[in-house]
Amino acid sequence: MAKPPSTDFIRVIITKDLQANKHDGRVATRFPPEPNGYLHIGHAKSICLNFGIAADYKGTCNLRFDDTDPSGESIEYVDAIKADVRWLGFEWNDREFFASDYFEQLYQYALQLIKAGKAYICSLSPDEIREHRGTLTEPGKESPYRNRSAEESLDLFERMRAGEFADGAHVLRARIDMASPNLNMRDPVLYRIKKVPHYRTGDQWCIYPMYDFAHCLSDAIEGITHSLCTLEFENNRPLYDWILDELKTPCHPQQIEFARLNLSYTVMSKRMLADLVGKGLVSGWSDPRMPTLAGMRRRGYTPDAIRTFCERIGVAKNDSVVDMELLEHCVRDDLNEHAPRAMAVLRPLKVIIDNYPADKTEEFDAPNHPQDPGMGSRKIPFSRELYIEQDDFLEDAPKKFFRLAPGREVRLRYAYFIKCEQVIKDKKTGEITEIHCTYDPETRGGYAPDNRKVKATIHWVSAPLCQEAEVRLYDRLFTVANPGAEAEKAGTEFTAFVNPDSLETLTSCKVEPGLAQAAPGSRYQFERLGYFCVDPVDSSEDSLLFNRIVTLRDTWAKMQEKDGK
RNA sequence: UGGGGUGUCGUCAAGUGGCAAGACACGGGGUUUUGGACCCCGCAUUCGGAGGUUCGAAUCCUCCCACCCCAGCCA
Repeated sequence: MAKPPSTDFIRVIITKDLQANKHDGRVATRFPPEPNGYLHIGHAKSICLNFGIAADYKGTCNLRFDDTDPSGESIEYVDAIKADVRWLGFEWNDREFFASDYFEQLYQYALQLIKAGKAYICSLSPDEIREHRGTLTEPGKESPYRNRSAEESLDLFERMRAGEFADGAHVLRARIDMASPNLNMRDPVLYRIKKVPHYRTGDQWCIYPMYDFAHCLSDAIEGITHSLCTLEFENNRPLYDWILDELKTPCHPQQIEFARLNLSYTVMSKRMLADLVGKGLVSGWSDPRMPTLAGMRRRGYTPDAIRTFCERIGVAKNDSVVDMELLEHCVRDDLNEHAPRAMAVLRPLKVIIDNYPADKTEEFDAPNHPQDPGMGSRKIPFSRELYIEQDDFLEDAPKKFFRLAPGREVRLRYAYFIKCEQVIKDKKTGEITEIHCTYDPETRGGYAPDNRKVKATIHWVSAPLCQEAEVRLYDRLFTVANPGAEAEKAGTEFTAFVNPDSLETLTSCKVEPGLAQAAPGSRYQFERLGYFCVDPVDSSEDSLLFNRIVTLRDTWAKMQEKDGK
């Protein structure tokens, strides 16, 4: 009910800042994606953190597109990112910003830096700059252009902007310290020439600010109080602070770093995700197996479950890999409460009730949720011929197998007790083609008047009165928990660990007739099987298609697995 | 062989000198018309290691070890 307040180290810092009246009682965060790719569950962690903090402290959270490198950025990504953030459940109202809107202001800031002697135009080639940078253990060498006069740098910078030079001819560099043990402080590049049109500013600019210059100033311009980013930017913090200090901006946001999210059995890097898409190992960025928000949405994951997950994993500075099972737990937990139940047979086995009249049908009332009567009920047709799950019948059943077997009785959920009398096999293949049973008319509704018990209740569907459907069964994308690390160890491509069984398509599934009207995107629990979602893309009026979101916990499968080992 | 970080249960993660929260996973039991859900119970004498300070240390000090990040005109 009342969830305990989050007390991660960032909130502790913010609470202290508030007590000290550090930003006159204001809390302002931002989520700053670069519009050059899709958002994934790792971004969701950052989104929940930034928007969550804003909500907790009655502050604000800006959505800012960090679009300072036009190559690869596009409005399509902007739109996709906005859709994803909204879907996750966050609203930024009019606080939508673009670093590209600050280009002129940033340029003016750069001018100030040059005038103050804190930045200069360097005309070394990229290779030369790298050579001058030194190494991790040796200091760098100063650029021969380092002492260029402010006037000359100003002139060159203006001409860079005017397009007089080719890409790479000059860059603007901060004048800091070529001997700094922090390589980011060895006169970092602040602006580069890139004669590439920008998706928002067109050909207005041919010089673009680097991340380190644009990000801190964008934060300052927006009055951000706490600038949250991932651990790999820790080394950039001194530069973040240097720029803001040198430019005496009216506001100096505090950069705080936290560990990015890693999830077992998947990958999170943009490069690897792009590889999966590029090599056709998945159908695209929104393939239901992808850890992208678009993929999870299509798979049927709920925004609620993802938000809960982001809360549960916490925020800290440890490099960590969160168990995929926790995400699945959050999904099940949400769906268990909210998804209506339905019966579906994925791998049908024909059952004939010999003592049930061939021309008879009747209807059983089935609650849509066994624990929540408020969700109502629906009618399910019953007839002489049914389908049950192949897994629910075993000819030579061990004692621990509770389901149907020759001579054994089980309950058909909400219907009757049936007893297996005969197994019919294909004479050539030996494959079981159908089984014959008898039913006990006294057990209507699934209760035996003599109070006798059955060990199992199985799901079923009427053979003549059911709906055909296709079902896509998804499983973890990789066979190993940490594909990146595993590949490095083995000296192979991470794609070598893609799970060949991550997608299984079942085409002749039988689902209860009411599901014919299921709306795209709607989610159900198929009893005893898992949670499924009507595919919002490929499902249509004449071909019903379900994605498996996640299985139910399956202790029977677990027992078998253990026995097998 | 520089600098910046991090090391607490299988996995996340609280804890900030007073005697190891919680969650997932796992194991056991109850209940059950989903081998589901739900409900109990169990699960780190120990906090990367070794010393030291202290009545008392995961928390303080010293040394050591492991892992991550940084040498893009990417973010």
